Amino acid sequence: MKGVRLGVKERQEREREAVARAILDAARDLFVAEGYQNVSIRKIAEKIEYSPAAIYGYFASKDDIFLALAEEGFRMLFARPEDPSATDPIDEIRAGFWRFYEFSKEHPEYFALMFLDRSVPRISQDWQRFGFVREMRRRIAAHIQGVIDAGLFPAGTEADTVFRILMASIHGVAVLHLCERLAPAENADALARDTLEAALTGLRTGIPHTFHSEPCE
Amino acid sequence: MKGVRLGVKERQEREREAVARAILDAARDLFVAEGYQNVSIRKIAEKIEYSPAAIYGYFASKDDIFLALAEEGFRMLFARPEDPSATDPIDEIRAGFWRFYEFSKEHPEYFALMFLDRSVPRISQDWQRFGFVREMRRRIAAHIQGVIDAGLFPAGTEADTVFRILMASIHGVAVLHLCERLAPAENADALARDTLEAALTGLRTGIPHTFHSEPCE
DNA sequence: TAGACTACTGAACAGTGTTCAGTGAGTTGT
DNA sequence: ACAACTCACTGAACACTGTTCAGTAGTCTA
Repeated sequence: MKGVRLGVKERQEREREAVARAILDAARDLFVAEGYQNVSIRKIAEKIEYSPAAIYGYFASKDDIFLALAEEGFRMLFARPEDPSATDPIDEIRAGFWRFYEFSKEHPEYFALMFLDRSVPRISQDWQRFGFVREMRRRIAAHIQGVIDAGLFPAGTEADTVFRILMASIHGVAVLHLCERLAPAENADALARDTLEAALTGLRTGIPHTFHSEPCE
Repeated sequence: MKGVRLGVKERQEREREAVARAILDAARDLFVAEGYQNVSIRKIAEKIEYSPAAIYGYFASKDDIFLALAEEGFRMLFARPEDPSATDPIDEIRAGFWRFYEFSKEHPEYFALMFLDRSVPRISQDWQRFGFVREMRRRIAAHIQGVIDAGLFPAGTEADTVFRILMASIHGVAVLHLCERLAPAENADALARDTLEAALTGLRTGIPHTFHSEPCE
């Protein structure tokens, strides 16, 4: 019967998806607990009680699994709730980049995978391909543009430049902290605050002949 | 004969040192060409025409080899010639951090090992122990202090805070570039310049209630 | 010349990502 | 109901990895 056949196919597809999900869940648990380097296909397989080879029926390689986890990370990052306490539009920008910094502390393994890892080359190449990443960046740039239009940055300032500078600044602190390149006594939060503040102040004061970096993509 | 015995010991020590040097040279060549992840003890051994096990007579672990290379990297970074073209003391600071950025481009593998790698935990823990690193940081902080004393930064600004903020800012750009998290069209140099400039301008303008991060170490 | 010291090797261990022939259960067509 | 087919899954293997260790060969000492 046709109806039965279709039902079977659908069920099989659901089962496939469930197993794929289980692989990702197991991978994520191990990876959050022990870091990317210490997750092996065999450990994932053991956790889901399959043979290691079975995983390759669902993901072409270990890198593919971590590419999927990186996407998950980007969704987490962007799903963070907007802080409604910010009334000043500059405060909103500040809060946005501060959330980025906090994400790096709350989910260091995700952050490393998304922004640091070089052993999964496809992440560096593909992360801009996640549509929602580009969309999010556009939204932030649009917000910044609004703030520029409101006259809170010197005339002629480019929204994309502002975005990149703030991103680079806060990213620097996050990485220094994550990679433990700060002395134990150094207060990472204070540094993050100060660095963000310095960049914001500098941008609002105006950088000497502001640069025209090429537009994104 | 005592004289002979000592001569032999000295020669043996020289030979030991020569082999250790050969190991480091081979490791560095491979590592610069192919990255840390792709250097194996067996490849190093093959390059120096020894058996893999022989290396363990000279270095306790692969990490130890890369700790030594990281030290080499710090020496390279600090050995960069001062740019005498800078007359303005602020220019000197700018030039110093710009050199740091250039180092990240010229020696990406060293940079990654020194400031990014988390798979050689001892580097994160030990890099502050290299005496000359601390010494260098002290010298830079002292120079910044001089600039503060000359009234080029707002009164009450802490030299160490200035150092950390500039470091974090330029470090952020370097990492974004190195980890290929910039779109291909994005101009990393321009971003580095702008980010550094924004931080410097922000610092000179004065950050709202400047932070008192704990002193280093 | 016998003994000690040390530098080095080959083989092994336990781990890694990945591939592939083969098995067996479930679904399909007759 | 039975044969045919499909497809998920496994076990074993391959070529790697870092590291250890018993054993050997060669030099130096007494």
